[in-house]
Amino acid sequence: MTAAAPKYDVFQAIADPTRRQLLHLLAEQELPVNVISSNFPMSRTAVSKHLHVLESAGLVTERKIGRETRYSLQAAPLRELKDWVAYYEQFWDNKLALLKHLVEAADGGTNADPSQSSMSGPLKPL
Amino acid sequence: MTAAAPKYDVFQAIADPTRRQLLHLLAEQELPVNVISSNFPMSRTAVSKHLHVLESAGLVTERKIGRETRYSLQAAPLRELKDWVAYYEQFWDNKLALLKHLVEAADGGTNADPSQSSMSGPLKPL
DNA sequence: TACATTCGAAACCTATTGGTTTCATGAAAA
DNA sequence: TTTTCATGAAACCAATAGGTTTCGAATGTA
Repeated sequence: MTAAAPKYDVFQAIADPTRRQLLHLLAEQELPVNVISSNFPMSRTAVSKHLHVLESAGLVTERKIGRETRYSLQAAPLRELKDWVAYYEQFWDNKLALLKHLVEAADGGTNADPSQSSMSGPLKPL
Repeated sequence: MTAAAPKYDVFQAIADPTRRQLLHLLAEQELPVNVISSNFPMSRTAVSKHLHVLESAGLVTERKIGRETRYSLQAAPLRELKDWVAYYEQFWDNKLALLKHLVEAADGGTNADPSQSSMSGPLKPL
């Protein structure tokens, strides 16, 4: 009764380059299937399948207008992706990494002296 | 001679939940294969394959220490992901979307009157 | 009404993916 | 020097992914 079981999650949905192109195309405007598929070097059916995958992940919605089905972008689920990658930002952004180390040092951790820190970061004892 | 052909890109690499867990685990510290695989309900070989996929995408690096191979996170390639998703942020963030429309309207586009705009946004003529 | 358009569903095919088990090898330890 | 440990490589397998073609059902149009 609620949302249909999301067979595909956002990570899977964007893994395919064709599907990323689809999102890019639909970002501009709502489009019917035949117009969409005319932009790709594969059959309409194949494109339609990709659209269904995106829909399953909540990234597009369809709406029927006469005999055509128009798809449009729903970007909100990409927020999950943004949040996911945000966590890892500290590992490539030096400023964030430094801040994190300071916070951890002040948090009660021993080894608060950063003088021995190397690029590989604080390595817990194995 | 340069970097090995990246058979897997970042989007594919993070599509698998096991591989995302691997990244999370390696974020903390560098770890050898057997310790890594002990955290997963599958064979060491399977985990090793996932690690190779991540390595192919540049997300981890391996280094041999004695008879063990230690893996560590390389977060930088995730920047591509961040940039990709940043583009779509305007489509779920109302403030950004409004700003974009204003910029486009001032840019020389006709139809600068937003009075007829609906939630579906400016639909170019099909 | 007859015809063309738009699309979904189904059946099918092949390559890839994600997993397994087995075996060989190099390093550490007894 | 045996033996044990950590690992990679190879062969294999089942399920899935990504594509195709064919067919039928609605909808719009002549």
